[in-house]
Amino acid sequence: MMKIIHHYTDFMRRLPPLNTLRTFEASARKASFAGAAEELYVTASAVSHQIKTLEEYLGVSLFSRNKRKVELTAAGEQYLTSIQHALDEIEVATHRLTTNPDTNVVQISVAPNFLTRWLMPRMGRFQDQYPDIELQINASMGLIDFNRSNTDMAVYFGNGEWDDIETHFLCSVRLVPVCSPKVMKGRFPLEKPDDLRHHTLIYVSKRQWEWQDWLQQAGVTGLKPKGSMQISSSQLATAAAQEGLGIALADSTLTSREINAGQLIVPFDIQLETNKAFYLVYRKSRPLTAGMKAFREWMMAEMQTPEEQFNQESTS
Amino acid sequence: MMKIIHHYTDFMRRLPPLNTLRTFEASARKASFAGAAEELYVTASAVSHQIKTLEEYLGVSLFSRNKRKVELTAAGEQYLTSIQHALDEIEVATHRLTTNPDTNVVQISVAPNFLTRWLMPRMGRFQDQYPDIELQINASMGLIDFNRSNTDMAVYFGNGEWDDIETHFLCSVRLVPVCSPKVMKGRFPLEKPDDLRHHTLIYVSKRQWEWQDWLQQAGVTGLKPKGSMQISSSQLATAAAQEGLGIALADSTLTSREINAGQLIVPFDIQLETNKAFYLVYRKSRPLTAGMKAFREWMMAEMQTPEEQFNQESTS
DNA sequence: GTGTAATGATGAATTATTTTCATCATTGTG
DNA sequence: CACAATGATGAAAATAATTCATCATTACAC
Repeated sequence: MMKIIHHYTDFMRRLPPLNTLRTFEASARKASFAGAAEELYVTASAVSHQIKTLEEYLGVSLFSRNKRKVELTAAGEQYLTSIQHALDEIEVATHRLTTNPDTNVVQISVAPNFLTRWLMPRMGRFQDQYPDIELQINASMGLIDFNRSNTDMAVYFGNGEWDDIETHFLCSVRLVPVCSPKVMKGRFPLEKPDDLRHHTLIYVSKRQWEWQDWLQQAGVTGLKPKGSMQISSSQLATAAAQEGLGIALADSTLTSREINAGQLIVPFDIQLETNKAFYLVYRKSRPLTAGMKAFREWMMAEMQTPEEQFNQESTS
Repeated sequence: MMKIIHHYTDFMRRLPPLNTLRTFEASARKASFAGAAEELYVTASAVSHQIKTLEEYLGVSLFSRNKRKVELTAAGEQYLTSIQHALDEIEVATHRLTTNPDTNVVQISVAPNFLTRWLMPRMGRFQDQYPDIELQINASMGLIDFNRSNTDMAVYFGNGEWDDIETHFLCSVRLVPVCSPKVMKGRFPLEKPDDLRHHTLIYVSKRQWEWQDWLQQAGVTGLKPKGSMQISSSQLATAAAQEGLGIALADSTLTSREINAGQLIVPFDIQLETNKAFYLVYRKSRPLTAGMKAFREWMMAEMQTPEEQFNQESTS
């Protein structure tokens, strides 16, 4: 047998036989050649040959053939991660290309806090305005890899500095103290910031500095509150405040409903500006579908809607 | 001709014939079938057939055949981006797998400011300690896609919250005011923070708030400096301060050499703690080479080295 | 234990796919 | 206007992938 070794020139890619990667991925995923064969509608023999071809090309064995089962080697494990990544991307890109871009389904990924406090209450209004557009929403905290998921758009929380995505500013986060109405009727109603010394301050664990910053801005120094409470998320902190357990710092936009409904009281209108905000984002250089445009326009418009109007309509 | 359409089951992937993607990518890159044919060591006819096969699979035309040259369609353009992404990843993963992991070359990507002010001056010491390890350094500000580049490690600047990477804290950024020695000998030497009113404050454009925060911490309120200066990067701001153009806020670690050498003066030892820091990072779940381990150990140790010792050795 | 079904390896035969070849059309260039 | 370069296309040739037949191993039921 003779092999012709080509001379590599300029920017020619050095790629393994790509079809063998598909077989490799299926075999690894099923941890079985027979299983992969079934999925790929070929015989186990074909799979075995392909894996062998790939291993020979790489000069690395990807599976260890123990007993009558195959197992990925460490090298195979490492390789699989990348190959799956790459195949995911090909699969998503192909799907995106072959499906009609004007479907009226929009897949959105939203930070949980924003989802429950802002988007959910307003969803009905979107449906009224665009009855033929279907939103598929899922909650997620981290960043989306738009190249490897079918998510069309996302709402991110942060400072607006992300790579390779188009961002639309939604609203900045301004923290105001919030408490239950009970607190105001209690023994030590909050009349001036210094009155906080008689109450419990609710901290969000990962944002210890927020109260300190707010107090500084309010011009209060050396304040020792009666008690303090650590809570893991801002959502729970707000809920705790609503229950009268103490005073929390909450975003004024996200809690506007409770504030307007009188369930939460803002004792002092001193806002702590943060450099974090909510943004509507999507992959740069991606053509927007009609549904995506509609959602974007609606979001931007809704952000301008005064709270009163929103509440009037929603309670009517 | 008859085509057998398979029934898609469970998690089977829907992928196009992968080898045609390679041809597609080469053709798109060269904007020519003939060019791609040359690169791939096949005839132009083969390329033409492959592209046709892919286009038929997708049901989308990727190239527009105008005149006697081919051009990507909008769909082709979009598809190309993803395919190149994916092939990059396959290529990098394959290269990583087939090269001996114990080479003594370490590729590092470093934020420019950190590179010139911290790493460069200490590079000699690394070479002395590990003469057989070769560092390949390149400066880069953004985040690295470790899946698509051969970069082994990077130094990031930020708050330490990044996905899917292993981080090692190096040093936090503490801002101190710095100025030229000339200022101290001038008409208004800096003896107390309030003396800043007679001088020019140098701001970094994107970090306007830093001086304000520092002044607040120093207990100075309502200070109106004689002048102010906007400069685009912290590196240039420090340089401007060194030239006697005003007072800048600089990181004490990165400017330690100039400070120790007397080229920069720290008039007040009031440090503004920021929540940003430098981190040494690398891809999670990647096996470290001997070179990478050595570099990491050296970095961590070097961070502990007192400045005096460093300066003694480097000037000897 | 022992038979049996399931898994995987391997070489030869077969089938499918890819590439080339021959030919034609188009067009930019000297 | 000739002609070199590019690309399309169908049929032939070459190559690659798959199956088939066979063997070895082993988990599992009895």
